[in-house]
Amino acid sequence: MNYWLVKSEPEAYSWADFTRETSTDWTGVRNYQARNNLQAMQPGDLVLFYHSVSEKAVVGVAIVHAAAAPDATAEAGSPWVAVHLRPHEALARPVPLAALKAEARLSQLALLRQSRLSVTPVRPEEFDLVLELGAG
DNA sequence: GCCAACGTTGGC
DNA sequence: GCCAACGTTGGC
Repeated sequence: MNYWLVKSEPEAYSWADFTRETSTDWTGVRNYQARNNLQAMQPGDLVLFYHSVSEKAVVGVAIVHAAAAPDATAEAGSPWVAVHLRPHEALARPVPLAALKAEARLSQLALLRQSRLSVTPVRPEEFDLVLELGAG
């Protein structure tokens, strides 16, 4: 099992929107590196859900429900893919970007090293630590 | 609102 | 194939 992080601007699509829908196709990724990460996701993988821009915090955990398939919002024949995600659990306390940056053990976190990439891998120990930080 | 990072486009 | 110009993302 692998771990990931996806970013979303809460004004565009928030954790609340996600849980209201009960599942979603993670469409709209138009960056090759991010697409490669989407393609590597397998059902059961866990995905940190990060609110960018206005909130800048990890707010929940999603689970990959279906592996990558062509992105229905992209032109037919285009290389873009989407995975199907379902909410797994909300964090008791959102973990702000500042807290991620302040934690030395997260210094290699892909989110911090490549802040513009919208889908990034997360190491198992990093994932566990973020969950600890977000526990009640 | 500004700007750094970085991906893309297009002229040469 | 190089690189300048430009657009976008996202933190501050």
